[in-house]
Amino acid sequence: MDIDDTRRDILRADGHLLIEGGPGSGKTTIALLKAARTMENLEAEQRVVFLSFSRAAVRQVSDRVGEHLPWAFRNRLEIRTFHAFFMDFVRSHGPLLAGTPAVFLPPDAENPAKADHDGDWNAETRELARQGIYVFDQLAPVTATLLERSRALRRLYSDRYPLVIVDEFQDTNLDQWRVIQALSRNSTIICLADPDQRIYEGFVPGVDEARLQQAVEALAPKRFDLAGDNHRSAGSGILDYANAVLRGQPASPPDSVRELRYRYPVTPEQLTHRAIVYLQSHLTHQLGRLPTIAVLAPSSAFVAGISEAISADMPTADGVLPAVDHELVWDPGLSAAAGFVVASILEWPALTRAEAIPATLRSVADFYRVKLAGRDSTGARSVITATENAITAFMDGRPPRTNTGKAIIAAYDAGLQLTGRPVTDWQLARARLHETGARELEEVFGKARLLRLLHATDALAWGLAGIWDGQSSYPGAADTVRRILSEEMISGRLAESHPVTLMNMHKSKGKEFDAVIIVEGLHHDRLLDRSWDSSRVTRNRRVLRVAITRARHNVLFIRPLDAVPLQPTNG
DNA sequence: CTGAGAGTAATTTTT
DNA sequence: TTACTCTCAG
Repeated sequence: MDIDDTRRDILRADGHLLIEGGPGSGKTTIALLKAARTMENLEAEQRVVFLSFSRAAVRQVSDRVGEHLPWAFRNRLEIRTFHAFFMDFVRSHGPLLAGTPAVFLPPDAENPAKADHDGDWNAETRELARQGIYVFDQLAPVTATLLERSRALRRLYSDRYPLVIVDEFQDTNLDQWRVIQALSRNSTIICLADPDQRIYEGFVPGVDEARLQQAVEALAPKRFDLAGDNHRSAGSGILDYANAVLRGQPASPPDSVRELRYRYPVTPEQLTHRAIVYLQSHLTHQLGRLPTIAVLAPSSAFVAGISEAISADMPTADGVLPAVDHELVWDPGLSAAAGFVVASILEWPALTRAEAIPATLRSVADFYRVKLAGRDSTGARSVITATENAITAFMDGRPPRTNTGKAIIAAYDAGLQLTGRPVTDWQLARARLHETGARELEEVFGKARLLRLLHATDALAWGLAGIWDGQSSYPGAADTVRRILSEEMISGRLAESHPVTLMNMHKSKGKEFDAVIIVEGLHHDRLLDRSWDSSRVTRNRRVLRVAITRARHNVLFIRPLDAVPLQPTNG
């Protein structure tokens, strides 16, 4: 990278810095160079800490350290997620407030507790924190409180970390900001920010559009703007186009940006499938290597549907489009919960009626607890209570009143003949959910199908084969499946980057690809909609800009025929 | 308490 | 289109 005047000034500057710049402007790079410059003057035990939001971002930055930091300085830079940093802090110092060793309640422990809790869950988590039990969302506020109250802790941490770099500063929440402010009294803070990438504002609690202004007032930083620079897609016109979309200004899309429209009976999934195959061959030819392609859509559910569709060969008028091997970035929590229901059915032949039916009903209730944790829904809540009632009724020898309870009992009583071939038996057990006709179980059935996307099928088959009792059942299937899925969910996260990746648009922030396909749905998953109010339009335009600017070479929109134009056309 | 039927909105989250 | 919430009769 060229060291221009702005960058030279950044490297020379003392005190707090606020560095603003758009996608691909090189904020991370200059921050790493600045870190290297600072390290020359550090004591042996001192470190620079680079704080980011996600593990993906941490990895992205770690991958680039080698280019910008001399070997001798590598272990002087700690690249951490906010949560990892706060967790270590609370583990060490939380006992000062609570008086007992810290206990952490991870999300899979928090979710069921939250689902069963009546009342204000946030108040409950604060109360738990006072007792030394911390859910993840309490780590930042507890760290902030400790640092604000203890001059000694501030000294200790600033002594260790004289320089703190904060990535994506515009999206910091109130508690993260409190921590940064406390550290800023004795440490130097570098904020990296792009105000136009505030995509969490408005729905993530504590994220505030005033944050940059607050930083300006509280830290009095030297400000730098890399706005005009673009190292990701230089010369392609993609950044200019994305900025026009952001502001709803007229612009003719450059050649690198194309749009395809679909219309019944063609589905967006089919058109996406075609587009991936086309772009892959086009870019392989043009770049002389296998390109990376991202498929981005507004919601995870829509993305999962696209994944489903492109996983199969698709017959077309001019031949068969082959299935596309791809990676799906998606939270498998609900599918895993559905898998536990299937696993509990695999245990049926080895269990008595009195054991099997409550166990399966409990796993169904747990499925809806996971679902409830994602978004508070009265529907899920009522299914949980109804299913719990069914369990109680069954145990008391009364017939359950819910369809779910009746359906599970009928399915059990119909008998289940398993074969010892895990894949077949998994299908058989899963089909039981479908055959009952109960709507609540149909949903479990559908979500269990998505487990295929975890690429856990082989591991599951292998694990189940190991516990087949040789005759009729898979004793302990629920525990085995639980263990395998948790292993797969962890190892799957760290997978190498794949040539084709599907994710929702929010998750694409901080990543880059050769080409990006942005898909819009028909009735939901709209990119823009005339019925939206202006704040929602603004938010969606910001997300769109993030999605568009992920591309180095090509952007392809797939939109319904009646889609709202992204910006007024030019000429 | 449950499930059917009517009416309505449809998204986004880290660890 | 589909999924969710609300109301009401049984």
